[in-house]
Amino acid sequence: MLDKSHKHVSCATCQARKKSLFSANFDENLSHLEEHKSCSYFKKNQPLFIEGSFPRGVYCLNQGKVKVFARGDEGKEQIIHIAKEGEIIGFRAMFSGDMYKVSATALEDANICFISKDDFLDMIDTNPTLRNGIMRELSKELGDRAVFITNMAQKSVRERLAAALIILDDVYSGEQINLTREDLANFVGTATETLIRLLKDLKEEGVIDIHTRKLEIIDKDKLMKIAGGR
Amino acid sequence: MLDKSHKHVSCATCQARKKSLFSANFDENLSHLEEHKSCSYFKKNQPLFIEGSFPRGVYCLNQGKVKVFARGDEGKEQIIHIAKEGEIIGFRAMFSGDMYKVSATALEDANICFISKDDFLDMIDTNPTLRNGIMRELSKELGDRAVFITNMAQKSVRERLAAALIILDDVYSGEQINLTREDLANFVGTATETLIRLLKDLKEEGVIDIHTRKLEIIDKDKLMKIAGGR
DNA sequence: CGAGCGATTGAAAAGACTCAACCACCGTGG
DNA sequence: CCACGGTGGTTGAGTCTTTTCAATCGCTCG
Repeated sequence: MLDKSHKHVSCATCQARKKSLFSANFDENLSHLEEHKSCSYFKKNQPLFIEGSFPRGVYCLNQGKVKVFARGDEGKEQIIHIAKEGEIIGFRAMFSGDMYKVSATALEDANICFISKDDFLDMIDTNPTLRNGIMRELSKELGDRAVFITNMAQKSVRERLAAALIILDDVYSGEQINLTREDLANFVGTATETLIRLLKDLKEEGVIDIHTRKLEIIDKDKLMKIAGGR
Repeated sequence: MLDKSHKHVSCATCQARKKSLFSANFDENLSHLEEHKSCSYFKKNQPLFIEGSFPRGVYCLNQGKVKVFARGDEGKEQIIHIAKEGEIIGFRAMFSGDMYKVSATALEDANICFISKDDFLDMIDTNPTLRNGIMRELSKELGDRAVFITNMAQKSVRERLAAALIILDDVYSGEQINLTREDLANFVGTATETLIRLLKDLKEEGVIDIHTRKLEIIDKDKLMKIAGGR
């Protein structure tokens, strides 16, 4: 169980950090990072930041998952990304100079560290390894989103659902996927009712198992085949 | 008319450059850029680079438009971006370390300069202004694509078409939009036939005018209203 | 002048959405 | 301990958008 206090997590022992952009060649800067970060406890559904506001810093996920989403004209959420432990969130708007184009909200109770804009930009300037990591990350995401757009435009909802489940299987590595139907629908980009019907189909085909809210992937190969083409 | 020889364009006088990332604080580096670039003439439909290959350098558009697109599982193109004079193309894969996730093809006869990977990365390392510009650009595009994804997921084809026309009106600033119906459909993310029918609707509503292949925007306000919400 | 590509139209089918109702689970307060 | 309220999940029916397929048209280029 997650400690509900505003526990201070040490960067030196943080397992999440070791998988993050703050990992390689970072030992000499660790104390600097340690001094300039602050830790907070976020309750489920608590927002980290909101679309339209200006960035104050970046968020480093120690424990707990976070959804990153944009809102369409009618206010409906489109989930762009689901971030897991070790990911750093919210640095895009740090460089673009404009406000957040997306919002981020904790999907479950979470421990999240915060690094202020000034401190973060300072680190970027003085640490080429971190900088290159950030640039690599921005670039990778840009490529991912080109694929995302293409899938949205060309795949059926069923295909997109299968693709989403494969992604989520990785995000929840090992654990069962644990999202509301609405969040899942907003990730796939469909109506909740449609999503539920298609989930049932997949269950009947023996591809997944449904434990009320949690989803278990039974046959990943078949899922990939469904996600693939027609 | 465009000079069809492999004319060498001087960076010093290149009007396109002045609107590009190679503009501000770049005077001292101009000769360096000049020495390390090469100019080529691209014929209409000639590819600059292709999805799946590894990057050899970046492309700086002097004259002519370029479509950037990904291919879905059935080979159908999804146009992600239409680049105009002054834009630099293909730097994403330069930082991510992987292959191109998209292809780029000249939409019309074009003059395009090339800067090799080594030279470009060298400039990035030694020129903080350029580097910051690149990071800003990566970040901006990332935000744009979050919006793109959301539009794809939540807007009707009609709304997306209106939004696309507004974007294209800017790309073709002043000139009439000049794309095949298929390219336009692949940008909007729909079937060619659907696109044609919706164009006809817009024409009948007095929002656009159709001159065979070229499109003229008559009522931009109305177009924005259509693109907006329901 | 013919070939061929791009544009257009029509009709039918499919996929997805909306609306409305109902169910099930869970935590709370009496 | 149990009834209550609420959120999240499920189902059905009808509708509408969008796609698909097939056929035709028209223009440009060799």
